[in-house]
Amino acid sequence: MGRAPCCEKKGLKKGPWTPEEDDKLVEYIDKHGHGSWRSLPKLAGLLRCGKSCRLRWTNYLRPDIKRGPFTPEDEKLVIQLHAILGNRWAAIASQLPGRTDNEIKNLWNTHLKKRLLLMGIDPQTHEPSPSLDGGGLPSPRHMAQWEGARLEAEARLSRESHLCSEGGGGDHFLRLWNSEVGETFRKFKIKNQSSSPASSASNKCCSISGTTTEIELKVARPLAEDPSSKHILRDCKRAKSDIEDSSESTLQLLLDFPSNNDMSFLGDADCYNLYPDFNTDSLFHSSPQHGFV
DNA sequence: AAAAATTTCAACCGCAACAAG
DNA sequence: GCTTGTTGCGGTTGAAATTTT
Repeated sequence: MGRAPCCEKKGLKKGPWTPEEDDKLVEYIDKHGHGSWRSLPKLAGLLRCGKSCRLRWTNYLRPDIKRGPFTPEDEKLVIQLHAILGNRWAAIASQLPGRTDNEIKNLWNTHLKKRLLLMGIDPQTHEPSPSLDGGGLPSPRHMAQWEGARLEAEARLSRESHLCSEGGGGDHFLRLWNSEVGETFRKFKIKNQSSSPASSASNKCCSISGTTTEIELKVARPLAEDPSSKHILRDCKRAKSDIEDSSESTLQLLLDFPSNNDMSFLGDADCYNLYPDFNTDSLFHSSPQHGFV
């Protein structure tokens, strides 16, 4: 038996919302909250399906929506998060207050993806794209530079984790490590080390060693690529936890480590440089429409 | 100035997860 | 445990806007 559609399709309006419809929706939600999206349109006097109302509200009308161009910092963060989470737009959006998954998806598809491609970086893997570099194989120069950057990052991480373990940072990291997300990463690392030849390259994102426990954290683009792990982070996120280590906060910890939004531990002192072979300044010079040329 | 091409982004669609009965 | 309804997510589309020819 097929599932009934979310709403009767007949007679319902589609396409762009009018200001009047927006007003009705906002007014209703202000007064009553959205309640059941399915019944909302009827109650609010709208000839729309609930799904359409929800989308309009979450992507456009919500009062906490931050409109306007993305800052270069936002764009950097989106790229960092995409490297970790893959196309999990909602998860990425949750790290950018006021931004919607739709908006970030559009930003990615219309700007960031193209810019990465122009730089010869595969937007899916965040690695130099063989197809754009030497016709089939990564150039030895790129390979060497990437490997160099990776080793430097690991060395840096090793140093920093020693420092962390001496100061308060050890707790910070261990807390992360002992969390659901840390467990996810550990499982994933084991799985990929034994099974996937691609994993050694794809695990570049982050590798951390500690003194108390010899640990390695491999974050997590592979999560996005492995179908069996597709829902791990989502599950973590949804897991109800009344302790402080919700996966939300854990992801934030991950992003904050070792300091707030500072990805220098990935291998470059210039705050952020996932792509050692490229001038990332050009990457974040946005189009005229975004106002950062 | 006009037509064609390209880009942008709001909105739709289908699927999967979750919740309730 | 199964069925059914609801919600949220990611991929895709297409109209409008913008740029190029």
